[in-house]
Amino acid sequence: MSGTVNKVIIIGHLGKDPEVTNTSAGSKIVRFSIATSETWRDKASGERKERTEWHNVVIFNEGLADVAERYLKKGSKAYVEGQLATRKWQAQDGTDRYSTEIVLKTFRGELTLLDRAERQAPSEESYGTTRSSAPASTSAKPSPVQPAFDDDIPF
Amino acid sequence: MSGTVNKVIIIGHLGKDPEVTNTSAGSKIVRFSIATSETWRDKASGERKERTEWHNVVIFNEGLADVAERYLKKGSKAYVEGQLATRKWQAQDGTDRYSTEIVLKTFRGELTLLDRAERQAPSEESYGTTRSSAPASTSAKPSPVQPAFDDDIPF
Amino acid sequence: MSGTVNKVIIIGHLGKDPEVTNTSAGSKIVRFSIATSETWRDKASGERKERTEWHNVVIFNEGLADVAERYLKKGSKAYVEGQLATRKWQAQDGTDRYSTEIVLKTFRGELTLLDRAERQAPSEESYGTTRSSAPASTSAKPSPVQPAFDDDIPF
Amino acid sequence: MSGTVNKVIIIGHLGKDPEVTNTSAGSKIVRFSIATSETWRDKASGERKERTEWHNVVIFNEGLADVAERYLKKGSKAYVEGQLATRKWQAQDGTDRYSTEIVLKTFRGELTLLDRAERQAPSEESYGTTRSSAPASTSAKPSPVQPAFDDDIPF
DNA sequence: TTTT
DNA sequence: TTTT
Repeated sequence: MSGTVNKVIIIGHLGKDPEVTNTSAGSKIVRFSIATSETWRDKASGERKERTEWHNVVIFNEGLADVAERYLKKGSKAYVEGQLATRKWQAQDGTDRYSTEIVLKTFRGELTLLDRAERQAPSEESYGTTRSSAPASTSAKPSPVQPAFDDDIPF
Repeated sequence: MSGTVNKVIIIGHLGKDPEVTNTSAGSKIVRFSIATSETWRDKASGERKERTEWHNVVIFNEGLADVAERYLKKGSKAYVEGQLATRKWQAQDGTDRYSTEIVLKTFRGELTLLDRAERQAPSEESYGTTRSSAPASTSAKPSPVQPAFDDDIPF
Repeated sequence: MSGTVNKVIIIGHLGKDPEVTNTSAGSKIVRFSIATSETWRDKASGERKERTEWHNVVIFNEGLADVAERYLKKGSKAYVEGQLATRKWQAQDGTDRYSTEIVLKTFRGELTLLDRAERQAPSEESYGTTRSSAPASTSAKPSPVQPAFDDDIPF
Repeated sequence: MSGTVNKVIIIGHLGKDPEVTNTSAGSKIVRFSIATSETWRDKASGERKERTEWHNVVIFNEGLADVAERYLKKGSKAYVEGQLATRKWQAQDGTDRYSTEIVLKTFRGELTLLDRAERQAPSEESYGTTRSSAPASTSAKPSPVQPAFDDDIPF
């Protein structure tokens, strides 16, 4: 069918760290779920209500898969632009199931980290605190151990 | 969650006429499915491929439900802007199923008919005419015979 | 600045045929203006009002420039997705002027023709009519005379 | 013209605090400019380049004007969805000038603050504390001094 | 599962 | 004028 458009724009927060799959063909696929929510005040009760919606994102676009792997993590706020695709799969009982995903294909889609760059070392945090389990750094994913990425950071 | 966005933009064609449900509460809900498609040439075989994606649209927005009911029909090309919502339902075997829909809520969403105004069967009218003064009708769907809708036509 | 988005989505009609510029560097730039409009009923007078907005589109993206050149013409309905850019230029009196355009850069943006494929030869039209100046064919741009485009048609 | 769409989506940072105008008719108009930018590496020189684009936003939508006035300030990161409008104005020399703006009309458009809730000056508070109970305040701009806004915060 |  |  000619002349159609299939576009989704989501701004939300990741529920967990992204999952990275390296295919046998040598490409990388990154998946994560991202939440949006709406709040409103119930007319009758006057209570504040909230509804959270979860969206499954699948990234085939190589460049964006790299970005996702490197910079997104649980809690990250991100802009995701992709297309809707409903995938059929088989449940264990043999029945067909359908899952709708937001897909970022090769050469298509956008992904932008919306968290503000974390300002340097939050050195104050550790002053006299125990916080034993806490990471010394809350900086973005590229850890000191995995130092690199001297190349372009796309956001 | 604050600061989130959940937006879908679809341009496609309706697979069937819309289904209209009048609720006991006096409101109207309109549903239809709309297809988008992509075509590409397969690298290996060189064949042209096509994949069609179907999207379920549910309109709660009253004004847009009216528009959908009046002007959309099987084959109509439309612009739909709404939000993603995944609804849980029970299959006959008692298991949970999920369906993702594009929802146009009250005061939210957009719906625009993209078909050109149909020059209603202009063929008969013009036989032998000079058409000097203009076509008998370039009006949208509400034909002269079914004069109706003297109010705002929202597209 | 990191984490920004600059996106425009227009559906409208071209005011004139696109203008094509072939640069000395061998690339092609296509420009056109496209109109959107809003109609509303004036509260006071009850009159129907309309406001038309014109948008200047500039296509640097090669593939989309080809599409525009081949398939768009005056009156075409199109979906355009690009980014805003404000360009400074010099008026004849030497003062600075600014013009905001919708730009489709290399590898960015989308362009989709929304006119329905015109149904073959509108043979009826010519029955006994004079319409001397009228084109015999209202078919899309690739005329029979300029036969081909055996390659991919991207919509 | 029927069936048109005029939509702009911007995510960027405000260059200054918004300007609020109270009209004689009792309505409020809020204006601000918001920057988006692109960075790329120049192929020839290998240098990193950046281009910043400034967009003028005008909010007539009352609810969103309130949000802008209350919560946006210089440096804020925001999602803005509106429509393009080119306004004509007279320069001092009497010549016509044009300015393109992103307009959020009554009942139209969206505005979402994307900054994470600021854990207001957490530094002083946490010195030597266990932070057991949580930050004293996670509220946005409305400071404790100006306690107000017991109503809905729309993001 | 996120976030507020 | 923002931001990185």
